[in-house]
Amino acid sequence: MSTKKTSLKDIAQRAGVSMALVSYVLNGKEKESRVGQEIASKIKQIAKELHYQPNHLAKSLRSGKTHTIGLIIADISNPFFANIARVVEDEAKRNGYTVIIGSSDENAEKSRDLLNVLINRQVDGFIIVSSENSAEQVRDLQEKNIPFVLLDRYFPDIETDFVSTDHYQAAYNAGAHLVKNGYKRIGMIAYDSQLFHMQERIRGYVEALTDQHVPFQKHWLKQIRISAIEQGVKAAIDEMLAAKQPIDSIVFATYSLAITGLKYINELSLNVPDDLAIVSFGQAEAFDLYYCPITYVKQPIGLLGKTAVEFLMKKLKHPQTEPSQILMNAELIIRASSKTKQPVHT
Amino acid sequence: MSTKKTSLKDIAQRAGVSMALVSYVLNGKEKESRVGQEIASKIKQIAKELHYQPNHLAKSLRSGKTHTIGLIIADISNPFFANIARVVEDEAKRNGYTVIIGSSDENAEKSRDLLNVLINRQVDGFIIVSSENSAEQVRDLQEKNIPFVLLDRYFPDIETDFVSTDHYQAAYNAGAHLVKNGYKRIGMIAYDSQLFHMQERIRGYVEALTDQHVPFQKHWLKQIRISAIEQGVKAAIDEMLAAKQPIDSIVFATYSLAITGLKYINELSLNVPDDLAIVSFGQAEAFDLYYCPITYVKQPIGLLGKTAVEFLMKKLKHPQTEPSQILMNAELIIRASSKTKQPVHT
DNA sequence: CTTTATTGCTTAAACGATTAAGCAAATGAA
DNA sequence: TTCATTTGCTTAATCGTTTAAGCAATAAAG
Repeated sequence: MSTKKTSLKDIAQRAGVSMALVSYVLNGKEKESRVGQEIASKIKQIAKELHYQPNHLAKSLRSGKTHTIGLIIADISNPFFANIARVVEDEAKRNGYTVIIGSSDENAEKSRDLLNVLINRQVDGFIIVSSENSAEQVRDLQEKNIPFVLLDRYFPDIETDFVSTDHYQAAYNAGAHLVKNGYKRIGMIAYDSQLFHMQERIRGYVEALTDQHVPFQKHWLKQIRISAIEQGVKAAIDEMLAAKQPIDSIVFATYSLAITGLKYINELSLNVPDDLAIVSFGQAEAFDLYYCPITYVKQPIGLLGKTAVEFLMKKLKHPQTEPSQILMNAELIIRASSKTKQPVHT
Repeated sequence: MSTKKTSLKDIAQRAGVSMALVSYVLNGKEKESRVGQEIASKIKQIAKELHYQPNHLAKSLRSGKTHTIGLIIADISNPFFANIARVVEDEAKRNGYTVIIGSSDENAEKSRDLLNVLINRQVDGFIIVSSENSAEQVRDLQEKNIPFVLLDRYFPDIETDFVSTDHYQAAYNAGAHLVKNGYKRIGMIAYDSQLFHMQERIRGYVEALTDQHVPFQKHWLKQIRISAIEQGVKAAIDEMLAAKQPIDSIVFATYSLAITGLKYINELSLNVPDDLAIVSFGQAEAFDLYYCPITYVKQPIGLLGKTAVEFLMKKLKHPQTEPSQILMNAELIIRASSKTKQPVHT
């Protein structure tokens, strides 16, 4: 019943040899370290009998490597991030790494806390979905020479590794698609955030309209404070519909905004797409099951996550190489919610 | 630029004292260890200057406590588990613990791997959503005296800590609700799993029908192999509808089954609830946004997660106490998808 | 003016691993 | 026979921390 974990020392004692030998054998360095055949198999035998499992802490303390990476995301209960997390988890495991996930709630302070906690726990590196005003944190990591890869969002004026969707292009496609399908007054509901990916989504949307000769109206764009989503979205939709020229379609810049917006649109008994066409960022079952399946921007989640891990692994092996950067294309999945506009007066 | 992390030794050297003193001071044991006022503040000062951050690995190695808990769930990309994970993350943080999440995919082998990896990493304890055939793993943990709390699912014949929904009651309510609302032929689509929670859901459903004088028909219950959900669900629905007496309502025993089922029901252009009423376990935006909002069993996710952490903390403090066990009530959220049946022939 | 307590600090072992360096004995070469 | 090499193993330092034990010097008590 005395379940003391067995250590190298225990094995060494039983085998009547030094710990060093045991270590060599159990790490497969029998040849290099010229361990005798006989004693080697004896050691292995004993290790098996005692169910020896190495203590990762001790290994890490010695080696300086924990084989652990920190994944900072906005919120694990958001399906986009949950999916990312799953991919990262699997990819990391394939590489012999364990992942510690932390949710920042898009909040720079929480994000800093998480970074600190995980740095103290000696993670080898980070994959980070940055929150607003966290540029300084990124610079900190660089100064401390802690390897990291930015995911989904990056800072155009800081040279880092990153893996991101081309948010500009994605939003551009979304906007252009609505124009092509006959919509004339196209709103966007986005976050009131300086984060580059959000700015890019807005820019893409605006430029798509402009390029397609639908002159963008300032009041078509509503930016919601992240701290009051529901309130903000409702107000935005109300205003958009109350205008003299009410909008006929909305691009939601994120999944959360879309969910909140769609619930409200349901409450208002508006019909999608006849009263209001919808295109959204994000992807989830909710969009598939909506009475009128939602057209959405499908980010290459699997590839994003995989590549982020890959870049980080590269960085961990060769810390001094040039940053790896990649911008991936999102696919616009076209569904009924944005179908060609039916003229109101035939 | 030489960013060697600062250690106790560095501070000790700078202050011209021994490491012990530094350790005492920085751990707030100045009084007990009779450290001089002056030197104490000098040490604190230097620690601040050098941005000292303790190395958690070393601490843990010494103390045998990592302040880390392992959370084993089926799949982080499933919203139910993602939400649980979020709650556990936050609660753990409040208690000064870090969480490592692992997805088992309902697979005993993966689950064992995860346990082993995390045990080697010296987590202090586990919160586990058990997968099928993992009773042996649970017994192993008990033998090794590793603290853990089972979440959502438990083994009735193993005495452990657990926190679970009363799945029987929840399913009973779901079934009874459909009967009360006039449905006569009530199917259930569940997993083909021996896991107790699934058996309980099935038992609850069957007994609800029986108690309400709707004699349960064997072919109303379809059990799907978890390895072929889509195929299985489609076949199940097909069979249910092809019967001489086609069913008029379905209870989905899990969120994933419901999502798959609803997609298929949409494909078939069946109308909910007129052609087929629906009640499901699980909860997610998808259910709210469905054209006909889905009646569902709402498990007390927040409380489940919180309590699981609480139980684990208790176990970590007092390993030898009696197991804490709790069964919580789920709430049936009644929506349009199960509304009172309209007679077909008026 | 001893003896005893108290104060302020240091020493060193320990946690569990890794690994460079070194030492004897056995073997090979000259 | 003698020196060099190879083989098989041990010693001990190290990673960064904690903490029991001990040692002087000073203060308090007798």
